Formats: sequence, C-alpha cells, structure tokens
Amino acid sequence: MRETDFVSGFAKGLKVIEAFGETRQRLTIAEASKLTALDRATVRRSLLTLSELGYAVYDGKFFTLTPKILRLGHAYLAATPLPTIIQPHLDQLAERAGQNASASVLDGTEVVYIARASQRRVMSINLTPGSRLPAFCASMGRVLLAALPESEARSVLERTDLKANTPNTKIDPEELMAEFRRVRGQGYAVIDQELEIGLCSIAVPVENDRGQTVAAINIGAPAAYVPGSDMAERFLPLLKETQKALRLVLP
Amino acid sequence: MRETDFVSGFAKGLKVIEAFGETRQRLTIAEASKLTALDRATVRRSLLTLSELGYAVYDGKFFTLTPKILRLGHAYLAATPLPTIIQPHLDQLAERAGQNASASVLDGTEVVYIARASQRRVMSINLTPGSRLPAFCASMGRVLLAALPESEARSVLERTDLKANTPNTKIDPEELMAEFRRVRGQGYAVIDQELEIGLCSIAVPVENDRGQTVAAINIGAPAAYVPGSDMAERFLPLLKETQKALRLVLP
DNA sequence: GACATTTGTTCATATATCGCACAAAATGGC
DNA sequence: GCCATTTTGTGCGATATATGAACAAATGTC
Repeated sequence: MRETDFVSGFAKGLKVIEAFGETRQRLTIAEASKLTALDRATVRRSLLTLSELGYAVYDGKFFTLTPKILRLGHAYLAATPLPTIIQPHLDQLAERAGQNASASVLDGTEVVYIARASQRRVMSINLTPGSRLPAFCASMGRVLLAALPESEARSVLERTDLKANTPNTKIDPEELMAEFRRVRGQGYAVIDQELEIGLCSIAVPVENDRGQTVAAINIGAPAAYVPGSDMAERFLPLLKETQKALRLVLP
Repeated sequence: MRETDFVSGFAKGLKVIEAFGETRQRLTIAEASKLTALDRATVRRSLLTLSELGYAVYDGKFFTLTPKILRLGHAYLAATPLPTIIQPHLDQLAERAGQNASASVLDGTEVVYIARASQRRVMSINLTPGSRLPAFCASMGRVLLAALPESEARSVLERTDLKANTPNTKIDPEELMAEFRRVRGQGYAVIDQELEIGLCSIAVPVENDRGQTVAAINIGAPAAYVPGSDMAERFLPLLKETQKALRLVLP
C-alpha cells in the first residue's frame, strides 16, 4: 500500500471514537487529545465532524457520543452471517441450560462477544456484543487459542498482559500452552473462577462443515450453583448439541 | 462551525463503514462506491485505511469488516451508563416475564436497541444492541415519540417513510398522533402485530428522577401465546415495577 | 483578587487528500 | 478465445487538511 492510500484524518477520527470507550461518556477536547495523543486542534476537528454528522453532541464543553455511533458496529453484526445464525441457537441453549450463553470470536489477544443470551446476572461486568475479555483467561478464549497453530497461540500469549484477575488465574505461558493442548484434545475448556471470583464457564468451539473453528460458544454459571468440577457434566451435552446443530448450518 | 472544522475524509470513511450494514458482509471497491455515492478512489483509500488499522481485511477483491469494528459502537455502550444500568433490570424482567425484554432510545425516526435480554425467539429478525426499527410502529417507539412535544413527534412522522409492515400497521399521521396522546395518558404503548405478524409488544418509558424520559423498555410476546388485548394485564405490572426501580437508580 | 495553569480557538503555511482522467486488469457473455 | 463491459489502480493539479505557535478564555490555586 502506498503512503497516499492512507487517509490519516479517518484513522485519527476512529482513534477519537475509541477514546470514549476507555473512560466515561463525556470528553473535553483536551481529555480526548491526551487519550489519543493527537494534537488538540486535530481532535477538535474530528469531534466537530462527529457532531456535525450526528454521531456526537457538543454542549460547548463536553462531547458525548450518540446512539447513532452504534450504526458502525452494527454494520458488522448485521452484515456478518455468524452472529445472526448463532443467536437463535444461543437463545435456545441459554433457555435449556437456565444460564447465560454467549458466542465470541478472537480479535488479537481478546475475545469479542458477537452474540449473547442472558438468563441471569452473575458477572459484575456487563457483557454485550462488542464486549472484550482477555482470551487467555476466558473459556471461549482458551478454545479459540487452542484452535490456533501452537506458534500463533504462543505469539498471542507473548503479546498479552498476563495479569491474574483472581488467585485462580493461570498466568504461566507454559502452563497455558499445556492447557491449550488439553483443551484441543478434549474439545472443550472449563474456567473455574479465573476471570472473576464466583464465576465458572465452559466453552466449545463452533466449527463449520470443513472443521474450521470460526467462533466459540459458552455457558457461564455461578460457582456457588455449579462448581467448576461439575460444569462439564452439567453443560457439555447441551453445548455439544448446539455445536453439532451449528456445524450443519454454517457455510 | 467553520468549513475548515470539518474533516471530510473522516466523514467519508464513516459513510463507507455504514455501507457494510446495508448489504452483505463483503464489498468490492465499486460496490462500496455505489452504495456511498463516493468516488471510487476515495472509497478505496478509506477501505485500505480500514484494512491497515485492522478494522477490515482485503483479499484483493473483497473487503470484509472485522470484529474490531465493534470497538466503535462499544465505545458508546461501555461509556454510556444507561445500557449498563438497565441491563440487569432487563435480565430480571425477561426472566420474570418469561419473554424477551429490550431497552431502546430514539435516534431520529428510529428506535435503537441499547440492551436486550432474550428468553425465546419470536421475531424473524435478529435484534441486538445497535439494531434499529422504525419508531412509529414499535411499542418503544410509540412511548418515546409520545414523550416528545407534539410538534417534534409530528416532525418525526413527516420524516418517516410510513409504510405498513402488516395489515395492522397504523400509518395515518393523525391516527398516530392520537395514539401518542393516548400512550402519554395511560403511560404505556401496546403494539398488536403492527411490526410483524404474530408479534405483540408492550412498552413503558424509562424516566430519571426528574421525570425526563431517557429510554423505553418493552416486553415482546408471540400473539398466539399472549393476544394483544391481554398484554397490559399480563405484563404491565412487571414493566411498571422495573420502571420504578430504574427511576431510583438513574441519574 | 492576582497569578499560574489549563483549555479552547484561530491563523498561516507546509503538506496531504480529492476527484478526475486515463491505463491496466479482470470479468462475463457468446 | 475474443470482444464488450466492468472494475481496479495510478498520476496529477486543485483543493482541503494538519500542524504548532500564538492568543484568548476559563479554571484552579494561594
């Protein structure tokens, strides 16, 4: 790609939008400038452009994103068949399990939720399509990383900030690589309070008819209700069933 | 705002992203150019910029958005307190009603889903945060339009393409304005298969402690299961309860 | 209330982008 | 396989944007 094939004004504008995700919903020009490391004048122009287009509003001091900004992410969710195909299966899965079910794909070192059916609230954080979690300590992340060639999985770990969320979090790269091999062998991953105390989850890969892993689905449950050791027994049959159904409908 | 405070390259890039939402997930340069009415060279530069940043991938022929694009919409969902505050209440509401519950805000002539708790699948379309429906024929839309000054509600209707989705869809502006007054008076709106045959829904406004309507929540149910005439009796108490709880926690 | 600091805005100018026109490549129909 | 059509890539002049400094306004501090 040539230098002139890059629209830096566009790239900077996108950076400004993402700056809103990192903190609160209101940003001053100076705050956005700090967060993005862009010149105040440049940030100001980007923000005024967003306002002009209705993606943000400006009260003279603070800029706030409007719901119109959701059109951008929705361009992906609506256009990509995966979330649309998976959602009904997820709804059914969550209903039968009586617990939350989610689907995600890998984006760099993180898993990105693309669909979710919530039955009850067990996590302290609010997960919606677009939410991100570190892959190494999430059940779906383990499944997705296990599906990668070992060298790539290792590369992801190297780029990850391996910090422990709970005393249970595995953060040793070698231990994690061994875990990926186990997951690959058994076809599922169980997380026992590695992400958040009190939360267990189990995930399986979603494969297309050529056997390629294109996503992961999981079920989360309160550890007090279903101990980590019981997760597979309780939920694996349901997950396997959904996995099988999806294999038949995915392109 | 001065002319030079507008970054047209940014605006054009956003238009290109939205072009993906209108059709399928893969777009060629020429297709994107047609959809956006932008010059091919311009679209090409925008798409290459998206690829360079990891928001899209290019196989030499087609451009496809990646999950990274969800960061943009998520910047709103994560940064705006509303969806985060509403979600757990919605989960509880859906569980108690045994039906899908959603929350939305108004954006122009459309309602935009900002949170959703699904219990079962009744609609043919897949609704996720960011999904949009015409406000005039959706229960939450009726509630949100009823909360506007009459002149503004009328202005929205004038800008709306009032086309009937089903034989039940009300499309006469005067009839709709009368409906808004009724909704304002009774404090809820019921839709009986106006959006989709077989689907009924009931919505109430979500108000903050100053009485301002900041969103709407609804419950949807299959018409075969709960006729439109029974919606209020069945679900209004639950909705009112959630409404009341939200009034106490919203800023 | 005066000073110091931060923030928002404006301006001139160097620089990068835009859209056009053309060339090259790919596609499709027969 | 060939031609017509569509699509993609590129060079260039006109035009628009980014930059950083300078100034004005607001905010915070003592």
